[in-house]
Amino acid sequence: MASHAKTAKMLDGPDIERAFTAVREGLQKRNTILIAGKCTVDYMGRASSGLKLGDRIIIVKEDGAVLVHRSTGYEPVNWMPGGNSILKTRMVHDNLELQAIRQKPNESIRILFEKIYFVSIMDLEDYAEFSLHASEEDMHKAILLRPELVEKELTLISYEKKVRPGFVDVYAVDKEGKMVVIEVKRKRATKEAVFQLAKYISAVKAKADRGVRGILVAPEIGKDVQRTLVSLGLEFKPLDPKKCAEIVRQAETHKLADFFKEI
Amino acid sequence: MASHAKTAKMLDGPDIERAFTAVREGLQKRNTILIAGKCTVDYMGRASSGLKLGDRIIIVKEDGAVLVHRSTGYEPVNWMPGGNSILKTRMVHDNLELQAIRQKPNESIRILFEKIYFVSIMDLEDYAEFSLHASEEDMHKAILLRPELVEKELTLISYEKKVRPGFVDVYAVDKEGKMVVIEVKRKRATKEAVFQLAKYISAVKAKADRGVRGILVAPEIGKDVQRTLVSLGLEFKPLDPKKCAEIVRQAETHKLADFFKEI
DNA sequence: AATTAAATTTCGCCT
DNA sequence: AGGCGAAGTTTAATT
Repeated sequence: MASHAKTAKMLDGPDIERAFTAVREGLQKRNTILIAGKCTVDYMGRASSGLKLGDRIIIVKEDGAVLVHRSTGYEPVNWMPGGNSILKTRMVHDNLELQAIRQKPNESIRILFEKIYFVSIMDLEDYAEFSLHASEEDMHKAILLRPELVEKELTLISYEKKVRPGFVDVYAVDKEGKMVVIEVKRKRATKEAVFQLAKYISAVKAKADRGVRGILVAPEIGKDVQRTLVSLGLEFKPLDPKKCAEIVRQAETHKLADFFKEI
Repeated sequence: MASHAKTAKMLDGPDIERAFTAVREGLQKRNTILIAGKCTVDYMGRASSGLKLGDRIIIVKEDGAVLVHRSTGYEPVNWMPGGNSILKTRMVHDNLELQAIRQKPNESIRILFEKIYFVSIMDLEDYAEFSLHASEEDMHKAILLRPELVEKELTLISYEKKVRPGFVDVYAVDKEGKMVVIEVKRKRATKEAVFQLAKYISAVKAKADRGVRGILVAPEIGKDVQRTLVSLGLEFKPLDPKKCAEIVRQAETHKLADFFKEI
């Protein structure tokens, strides 16, 4: 228990009463709580579920999020999202009960421990920023920076982050003066994306019928989907998200360099 | 450490070398591993991400799933789904590195611990079944059991768990002999659901044009969405998932009763 | 507050 | 193995 500053309390194989005291204190302090133990879990709310006795890991976070994890899988078997939850603990006969409730949506989760293997109450210090690259937005940016990634001699007209449902990403004009509508996907193009583009193209044509081309930009496309795309008179242009991320990163570096040059 | 059978090893405030030995052993035994410590996390694959130094909780599960949790939120900040991952640990200078790799999709996550608050290596015993009620499947079942939940004098024709794209949930015939196509949603009906149904209906009409009705079944529907629905000549029927769950449960109880009667 | 689309979605089912 | 759709999806953005 004396071993490190971040852990306020750490109980290895506590009797259930001692665990209860620690958990209650942890909830009060809004600390992060980690519990391993033999428990049942019941959920009532948007749906309802039951889970009989077994060994699980429970995480209670500072924002009131509660996660119940089994020994396999990415997803928690039961949970309560954080933000608006009320947490309670109490002894029920010889068991430790942990309950989380929220309204909107109205739901509750109840964990009943028969045995507790350990409890850890922690004050996690974590102010680091999380940065994610190669998103769909990066692909947009890269195309705006270098339209030739899609096609040579393409002139961009406008770029809309979000146009009403069946949205379109980029407008442009090709070297023959034809209007070009570009839709970008960061993953393998799906049939949904094709229909989305097709729907929009036909809407545009209905308004002002000149030659309007539709280009779907994505890292790849399935054979079936490509057939559909072609049959609808649309085009596909492969583009690697990572390459886009690199271009954007490079551009940002240059921008920074320019900024310093100006000073 | 002697406190309970399920925990093979539990280290409170270990030096990093001792933690390394324990983690390596845990990986070898395919046990569930819990680590709290100060670390950086980097991910490369479908996207790429970086997370600077901070306190986090890491879970490594028996199936190779790896979760990195910060002090708030439902979602892990970084992760690797289980099933096909390869896990490695080693010392890098004075830090403990934990790496998870998989192909398809090709991705890797790398966690580098500068400090470890505790490590727990566990053999979780959990054979309990998880039961969930009031899912969309329960709604399907309930409608099959009692078609009148949707409409009186409705005769079911077929039920396909999954029909190819533009799928439909239930086919039926109404009292006037008209064909009825039913789509079920367990949450408030969205515009997407309406379009899905509309698309399918028009496809059916194109094939065999008799009067074909389309009914969207869901707990509720927004005013806007309802207008769209009506303008497309479709219908809405409210149905509560929980009520469906009850009906299904009741039916299963009866079945069980019949079973015992026969004996 | 409600709606909409994205997610390193995951997961399960079915072809 | 790939495709499709649900999920107690969660989350962020936009209306």
